[in-house]
Amino acid sequence: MVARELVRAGTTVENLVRAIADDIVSGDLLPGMRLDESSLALRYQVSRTPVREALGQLSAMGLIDRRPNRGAVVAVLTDEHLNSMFEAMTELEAICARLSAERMTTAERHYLDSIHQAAARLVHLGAEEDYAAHNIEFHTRIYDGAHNAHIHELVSTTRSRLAPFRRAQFRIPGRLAKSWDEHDAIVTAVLRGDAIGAEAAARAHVSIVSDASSEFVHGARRSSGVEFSS
Amino acid sequence: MVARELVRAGTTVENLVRAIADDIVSGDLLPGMRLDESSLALRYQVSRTPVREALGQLSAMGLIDRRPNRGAVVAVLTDEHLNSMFEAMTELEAICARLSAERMTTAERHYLDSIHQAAARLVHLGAEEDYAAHNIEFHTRIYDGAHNAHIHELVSTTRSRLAPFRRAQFRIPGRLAKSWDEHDAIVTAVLRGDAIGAEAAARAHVSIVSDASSEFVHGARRSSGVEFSS
DNA sequence: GCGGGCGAAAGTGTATGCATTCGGTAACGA
DNA sequence: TCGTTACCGAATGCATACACTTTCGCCCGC
Repeated sequence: MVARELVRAGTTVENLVRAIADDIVSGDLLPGMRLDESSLALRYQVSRTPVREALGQLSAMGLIDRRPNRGAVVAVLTDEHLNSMFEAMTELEAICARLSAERMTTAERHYLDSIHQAAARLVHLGAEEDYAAHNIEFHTRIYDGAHNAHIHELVSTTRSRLAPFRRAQFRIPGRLAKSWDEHDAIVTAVLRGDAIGAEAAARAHVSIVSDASSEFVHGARRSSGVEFSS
Repeated sequence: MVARELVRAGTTVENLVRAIADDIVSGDLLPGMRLDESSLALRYQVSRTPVREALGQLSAMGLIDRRPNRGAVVAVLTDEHLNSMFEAMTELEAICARLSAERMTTAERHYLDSIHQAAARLVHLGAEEDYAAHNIEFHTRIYDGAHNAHIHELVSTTRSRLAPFRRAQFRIPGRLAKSWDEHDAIVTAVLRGDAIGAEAAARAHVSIVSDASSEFVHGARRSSGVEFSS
């Protein structure tokens, strides 16, 4: 694996945290991979000190596991823990949808509806990459609409931690159209200010996503014992 | 402030994180206080390196704020963010209560009931310290009863971060009896397996606690600009 | 041939030192 | 007198060095 350049913004540690987190979330570093301090230091052209700090923070975030004197690995979750995270995700999404239905400003409602309607085209074209980007945007709008910074933080971090395990969700045939329909139910309820309906719709949506993802997990688990090397 | 000895378990950094977090949660370090690396290193008899790592992790946990090149302070929350955390707490407690009503084992239900009944005596005696300890135990039982590791984690960390702001909640006259009655409503619903009732009871309980605490916050905010010195 | 223990190598944990940045203060000019 | 700027002290940021723990390979004994 090749040396990488850190983005030039903020402190070295911050950049390292971002860089490594991105590599984990994006799938460059798979769950179970060893994270060797020296290799990381070499890869990012810094000393071990900031690398260690970054690993400590990533550990606090739950993205990696760190056992004393035995190094760090990208977090591997048990099926049980994974299910608990999906369940938590369901609850948090449901809360955000409910609060969004109650609290979104007119402008926010309009914007949510507009991106949702625009996404219909992506479904038609089968543009999976673009739809995935839209999907993130859509959910972010719901999180923002709840107007609660802490819940936003909880749902965002949970989402990041799940990211390595839900990557292939849109590869499932017909998923795009199904996802859009589910979004539609949420949007409709939110626009009507129907808190109960929005909560129920969000709950149904995430449940389905998590079912699809845990299928994926079991397929992917095989390829996760790989070694990280520089 | 006097030098302290770290508990001899795990790595230095872990112990530091625990120690500093405890000092923040317990109120020895007030929101807004400066956390000087050298002073902390001196106080715990270690070098600055583990101190820095600990501060990084505490920052990732949200217990402290760290601005590049300008040191760290115990996190000071805006009223808005504080409210969002209390609201999140309400939602999370409600979820745990609902899931506990559905999922607790018979043994767990019995145990919850037994500690709750035992606490009636503490109320009678006005034993505030002991009741506070019981209160933590009571809520922990509800979190555990939900049988969801991730939600447990979310609610625990949120609770820790709120701890500095809710310390005086039991100083309010008549609070013990009121708290016990509210717990009673939760226990009754949980024992009956009444998910909806448990959720509603938990929601009512936390709302009241948060109202009481935010009273306290505004009183305490005055004394938070203090300097930390060794 | 197999199991246990010893030793070396690799890798993590902590300390120290130097570079850099920030904040305050004092001096200078308007 | 007030505002600006340059300098200095102090504290943070990062790198390097050293100590300790773990692990794996190898040899010896059984």
